[in-house]
Amino acid sequence: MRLLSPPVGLPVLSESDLVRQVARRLTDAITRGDLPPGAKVAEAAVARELGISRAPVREAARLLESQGLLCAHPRRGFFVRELSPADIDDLYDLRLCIERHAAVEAARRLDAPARAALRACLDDLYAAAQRDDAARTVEADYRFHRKICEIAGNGRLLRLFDGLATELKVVIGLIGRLYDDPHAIARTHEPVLAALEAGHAERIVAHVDHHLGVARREVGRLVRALSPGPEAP
Amino acid sequence: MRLLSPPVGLPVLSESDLVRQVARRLTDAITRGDLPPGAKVAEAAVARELGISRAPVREAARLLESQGLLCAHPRRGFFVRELSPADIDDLYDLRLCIERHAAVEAARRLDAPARAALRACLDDLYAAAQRDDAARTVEADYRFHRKICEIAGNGRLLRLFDGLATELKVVIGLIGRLYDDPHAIARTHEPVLAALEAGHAERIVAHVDHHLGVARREVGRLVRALSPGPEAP
DNA sequence: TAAGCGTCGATTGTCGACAGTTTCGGCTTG
DNA sequence: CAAGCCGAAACTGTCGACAATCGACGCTTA
Repeated sequence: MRLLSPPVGLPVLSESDLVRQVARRLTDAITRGDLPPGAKVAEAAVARELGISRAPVREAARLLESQGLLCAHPRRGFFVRELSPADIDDLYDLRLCIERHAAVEAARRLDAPARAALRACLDDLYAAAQRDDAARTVEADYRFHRKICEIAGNGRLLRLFDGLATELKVVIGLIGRLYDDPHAIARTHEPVLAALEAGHAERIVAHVDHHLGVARREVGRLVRALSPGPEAP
Repeated sequence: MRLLSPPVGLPVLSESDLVRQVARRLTDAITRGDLPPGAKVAEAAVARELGISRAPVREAARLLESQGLLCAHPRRGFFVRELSPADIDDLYDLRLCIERHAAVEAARRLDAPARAALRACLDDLYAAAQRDDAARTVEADYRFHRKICEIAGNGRLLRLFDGLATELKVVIGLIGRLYDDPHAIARTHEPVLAALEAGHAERIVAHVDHHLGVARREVGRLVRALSPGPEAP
């Protein structure tokens, strides 16, 4: 099995905050695609693999359930949440909603270090695209958007973004790649940063809308190409 | 103690979906104010009161932890999350963010039944204000806003709204009342509905902004009046 | 008297166990 | 040959138990 990879060595789990550690292992396995949508998360198997009892596993699963990553069917167990095309639409809709807000707010608070941080994120993005490293490209993309939310200064908004990003990573991991041209992804971020620095609210919203709209269409297209048909949970 | 009220009769809990039931009892107790912010949620005590073992209680607590209602301190237990004035600001900021979005989207999908439903919510609100029933007024207020999110048609956005509303109910319950004039609360919703029916996006956003801005300032004022000073978690 | 320290009770974190249910495979039967 | 039934294995939901840890109380001491 070996789905829940330990960092590297043989020792499986340390002692403190077991539940949190299990939750992280599970989310990693899900975003990595080792636990694909719809897969059953058997508590006993997870517990055995990690060398612990089932109680902490169940608690971790509850954490992920509230987060929307897992879905509990009574008497049947936990399953990795399946995302229908409509779900993905909702996800991107919500993401648009909060990133617009975050971007406008971030522009109001944009100082020199914040600007530099954003620039650094973009540089990472370019570098990853240059190296044709799909995983790192997605990660750098995510970092850029996350940084905007961070600068916006609303901790709850940031947590929300992280949650959405985790769910989106599942589908992105599923389709394997985000764009055909890895460089295009980097370039499409430039107008967003430019608008942020300009500080003009309407232009910010317009560029965020456009940028996310492109991503949404792209992901939607790829997902629809992959999914065989409409599935009802 | 009797903090976790059973609906009415003596039988404490039925058998199925115990975790979900415990979670609901706990959220009810929190929003009702029986478990005030900062209160310790002792698993053993809850389990004893409900006549069950600690395992389901812990799982329910994990659900509420991801929801932001509880806060887990390792080796110390679960505590009802405390909201600083800054937290409340963040909460209202986020609420503004999603309700703007929801309102614009709802306007695009506003058909006859949706319009009627919103009107009905407002009538309930007037009725509750008329009767000077603070709890019902808050509930009707919440229903109106929730209906907008419902009409918007994004299930995830609706869940998010529910989560925010639950957290806000805690502070609202804490301050006891929302407005000095219970009728004013009803009247301030009219322009929002009017803007929705007009379908003009900018006017919708403007009215939502104004409506929520008023609520936010009011709640902020009352909370600041109650809280002794800045508290760092 | 106030501060520091040690002990005791209470609570948490984790475990193994048990009953009830679901699921999977094979077998029977039309 | 397909469909349905039956039994066993595996799994879930819940429980009680035990060790480790935390907080509080009281005692000692400067």
